[in-house]
Amino acid sequence: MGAQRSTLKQLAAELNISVATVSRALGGYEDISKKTRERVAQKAQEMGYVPNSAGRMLVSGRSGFVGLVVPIRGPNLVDSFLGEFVTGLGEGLKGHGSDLFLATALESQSELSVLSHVVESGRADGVVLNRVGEKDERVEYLLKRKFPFVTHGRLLNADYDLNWLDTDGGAAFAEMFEMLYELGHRKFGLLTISDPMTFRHYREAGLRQAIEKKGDPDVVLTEIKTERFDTKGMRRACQKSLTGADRPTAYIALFDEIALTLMKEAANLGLSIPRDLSVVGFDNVAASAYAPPGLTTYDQDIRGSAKQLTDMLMQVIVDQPEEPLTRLVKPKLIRRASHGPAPS
Amino acid sequence: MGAQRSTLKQLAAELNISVATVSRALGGYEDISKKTRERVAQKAQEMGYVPNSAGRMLVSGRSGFVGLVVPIRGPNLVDSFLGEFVTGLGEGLKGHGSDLFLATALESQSELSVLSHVVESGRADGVVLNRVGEKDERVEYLLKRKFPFVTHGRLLNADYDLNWLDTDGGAAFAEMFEMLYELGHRKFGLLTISDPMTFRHYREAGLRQAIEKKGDPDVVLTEIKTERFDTKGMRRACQKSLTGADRPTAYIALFDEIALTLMKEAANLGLSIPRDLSVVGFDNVAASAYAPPGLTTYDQDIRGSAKQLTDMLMQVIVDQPEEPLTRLVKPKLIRRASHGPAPS
DNA sequence: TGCTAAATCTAAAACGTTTTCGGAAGCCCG
DNA sequence: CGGGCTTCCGAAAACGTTTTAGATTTAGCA
Repeated sequence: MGAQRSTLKQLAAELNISVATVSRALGGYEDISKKTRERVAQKAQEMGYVPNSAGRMLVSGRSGFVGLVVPIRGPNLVDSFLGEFVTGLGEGLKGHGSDLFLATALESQSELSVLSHVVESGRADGVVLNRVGEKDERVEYLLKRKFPFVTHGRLLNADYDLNWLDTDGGAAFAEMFEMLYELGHRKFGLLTISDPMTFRHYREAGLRQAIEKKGDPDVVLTEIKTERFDTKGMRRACQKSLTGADRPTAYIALFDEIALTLMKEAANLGLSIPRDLSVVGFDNVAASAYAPPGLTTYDQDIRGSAKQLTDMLMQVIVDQPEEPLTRLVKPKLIRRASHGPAPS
Repeated sequence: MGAQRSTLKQLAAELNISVATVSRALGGYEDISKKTRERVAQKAQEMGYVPNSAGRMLVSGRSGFVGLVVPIRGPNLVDSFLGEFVTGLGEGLKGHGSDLFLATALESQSELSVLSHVVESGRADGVVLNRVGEKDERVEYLLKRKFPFVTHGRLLNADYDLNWLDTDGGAAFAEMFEMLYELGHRKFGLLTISDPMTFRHYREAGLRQAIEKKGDPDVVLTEIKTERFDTKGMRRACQKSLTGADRPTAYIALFDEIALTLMKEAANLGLSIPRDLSVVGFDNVAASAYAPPGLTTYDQDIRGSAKQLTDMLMQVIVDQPEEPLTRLVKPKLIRRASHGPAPS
């Protein structure tokens, strides 16, 4: 197990002063003479002293960690969400002197049990939740436990005061509709999933409200719904819709992956995008720039959001604000070539 | 901040037995009567007792964490490497009762300083290194420090005994050459970068050795080299090569990102793949399936590798094996449509 | 019954920090 | 010279756990 780590005691022995003095000297307390402080700092540097975090944790009650529970998902990730997210969290936490602690929830275990273990063992001072569901047991637990946390994504009918940051998917979907409507589209297809994630709710609601508001009776919206990780089902559903009797002229996908699937199926069927149909997505995954003719989509700055989330969380941890902290960030339209005028 | 965490002392008080007994009972020691053990387990369950990790760390000297230092890289990730990697690590560690600790190195700080902080503070029992360079100061440090670690990727001329797992890029690149040679290609372009990462060395060496071995004087290999994160430079270099006097008929890219760039530039120039030229890559990023006509590439099971790395690391941590542990995993060829017979 | 051996439990130390409280100098002033 | 301030430092307790070494009880047996 390697060489010795130096401890306060060793430092104290070397300097012929007490442990307490060393500790306070390094802490920069005024009631240790400047001379001593410098002498200690010098020696600490020399011995490569780094405070042991276990000792520190024990007395301070703080771990210096922020937890993130990562569920093991399907076979392979299509996007770089997790990478971007943890990078942003790490970047943000660094500024606050904290670090990131990743707890993995295997498929067999509930995310809740992993989370509660993290909380009860005191290994984290706060946690970040993502992929919140419509009725999320993790949220209930943390609230009851009065443990600091922030969520990436809103809940549905939040009767409780939560600290959250979310992308304004509703606004984006409304904007997509407007854009496509202006281009003459009237028959819309909504490619979505059946999972009860809240982001689905908000995006769909934004779209429906925009349609409602427009009040044009010619507008029709058909919904094509599949299971989240059922790629085959997704492909079949796309095929079916594309070959259906009155195919939509514009498809709006809940996220890029579905849009990309549709584009591929359309190409297989000899349909040309955007001449025969338009497609728009959400997320701006890397592939959307490469899939011909280039998918028009929305970019939600995951890394920036994650960074902001850490700022919010640290605030919650240290000064427990009265008012809940909430932020709604606008995703950015990335115009590429998958949308165009409706075919006549 | 939140409700009480229960401690051994509280448990002991409730049960009217000593702290030591509670500890040993929960530890399942034989010298505590079965009856007491059950009584304690029952109560612990009831009170939701979870041992405080700081206390445990302090006495055991073990943190239960494995560290990974993640450098903040360029603007946005093109692939899901980090996500896959941490997922695999988390999955593997879970099986060993450890967790993952992500330390972020900002652009301003050296990765080494972050690493040494992790090591000296005792917050990790071992670390995983990735993206090893030809002469890697982190490796030197950890060796000198006798701290348990494993690397993802080999070093160059390893005079020291390291524990590593690597993908056999050399074999893959040799195989690519063979495949393209059989298809009639003689003029090859190697799209590569100038960074001193060891994976570059092995892949290039594999290719050159295969060419050497073939011994065909008609084979020519031109090298197109750019900086790692200089996307503009990469595009320019691709353009230049594609419009050059005697353009290669087959391009071999160090990794998919460069291959995808080339494919895009080729399309812009009206060149058809694989009719006019073949391209092959390495990594199998998500976009390579979507970029027309589908990039032929190699898949290195990142998640599986990461999982194996944790097994190796835990072995190093607990029984410090005499012989270094090394594993070379074969990447899998993903045949898509970007390669074909050489144009005549 | 009395002795030893086995079974079961506990006191105390240890891990490395931080912090509270008090004590020892040194100084100023009357 | 002694009292009262400062200024600086140290002893000790505390955080929650594990472990060692010993203490106590029970059982076994003559």
